[in-house]
Amino acid sequence: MSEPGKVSLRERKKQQVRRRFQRIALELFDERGFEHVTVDDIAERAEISRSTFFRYFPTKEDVLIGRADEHLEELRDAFVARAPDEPVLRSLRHSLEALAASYEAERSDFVAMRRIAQDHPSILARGLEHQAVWEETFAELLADRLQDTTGPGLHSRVVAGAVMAAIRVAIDEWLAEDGSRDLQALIGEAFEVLGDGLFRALREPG
Amino acid sequence: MSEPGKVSLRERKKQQVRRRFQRIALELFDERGFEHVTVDDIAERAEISRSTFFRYFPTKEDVLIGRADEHLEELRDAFVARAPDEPVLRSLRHSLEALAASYEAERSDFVAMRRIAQDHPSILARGLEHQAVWEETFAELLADRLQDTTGPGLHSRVVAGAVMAAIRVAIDEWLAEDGSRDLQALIGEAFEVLGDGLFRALREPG
DNA sequence: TGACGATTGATACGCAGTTTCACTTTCCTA
DNA sequence: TAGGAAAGTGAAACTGCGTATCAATCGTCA
Repeated sequence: MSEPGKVSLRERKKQQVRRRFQRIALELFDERGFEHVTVDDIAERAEISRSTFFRYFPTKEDVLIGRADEHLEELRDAFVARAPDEPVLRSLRHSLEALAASYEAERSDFVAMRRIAQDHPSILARGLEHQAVWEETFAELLADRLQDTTGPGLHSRVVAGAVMAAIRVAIDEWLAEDGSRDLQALIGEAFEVLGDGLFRALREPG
Repeated sequence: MSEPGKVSLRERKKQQVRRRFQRIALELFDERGFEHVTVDDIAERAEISRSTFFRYFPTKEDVLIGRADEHLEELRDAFVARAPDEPVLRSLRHSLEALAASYEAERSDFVAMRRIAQDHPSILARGLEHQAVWEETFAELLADRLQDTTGPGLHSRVVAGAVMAAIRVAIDEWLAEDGSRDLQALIGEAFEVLGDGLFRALREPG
């Protein structure tokens, strides 16, 4: 049916199992709510054992997180490919374009995840934990670009945190409104606040 | 022995029990590491039953969080007391002064918490969850001050997120270095990055 | 094909967090 | 100040997450 390619059967099966768990978990969470679905329930519907579930995902919450790690890799690669004399925030913003496209394609999954996270602080927390990893990566990328030769200092870390906040808010607004505005534009708007609005917020009354 | 005052005996006992749990938990976590301490261990050393522990703290992790909620209340009150025509970031920064003093007094506890959080992502996540609450509060305060009459929009939320990031990084740097620099100064520096450095990061090469 | 390594499933266990109920302590009022 | 209401405590049983172990099965490669 399909040529074997370079990916082994084992590897393909692993991917299948992983996606199967994710798809079915999201289905069940959506049907009954996160906490009324046990890992046994997921395993049963997936027809794969509970033991195996925990080999793929360290916790029940992680099955929700999706491909965040891969996305971060993408983003990092895009960033280091940008011209090093470009303003850092512009580099970042351009690097986010490809990512925004990926996200648009998976929007419905994100919406489901967001709804679940709203009712369950522990899941929100898990998402924030991943964002902390992103933020640290940003800080390293920024430190490389700026003068911080001794790793990320306060400066890089604050900028990274602010950028992460902008992205987070943009994504959240994008998921909150019902698809009327595109993510790329919202990210642009959020970055504008960062560069301009903050400056004004510090200096001007209001 | 002591005049009853306005606080009932019940209320005082509750505070005592709460503090006792927190103190002993921190001791034990420090001795053995968070995950090698069971709630039973804490209850046993505190000579208060496990049941009671869960009446005071919803989870084992929460015993670590301390008085974050009270601090947020303080901060909110300080902010709304500022002149409404002052630049918002300056209002916030001034409101943070009293808070920084409280934190300085509890520094050793924060250091212990930070060390524990570094090894245990779930605790880090719990901390971030609290920060999300702070951030939302900031967003509301900002929305009141700015034009957002219909609740916090993208603008207020991005600014709030950036501010939260600045505070978080400042506190973390403060805890990382061994007490040589004072928190108030680090917060000032972080805010400076927000107002000035970000502006430059957006416009200038580097 | 046969042997080896990786993956899976079954079982048992420790511990977090919930629930229920009986018991004790504090508070309030007659 | 006695006695009942209300709040707080402790014991025990239960659910479900996450871990460890081991035998059985599957994919790989010679």
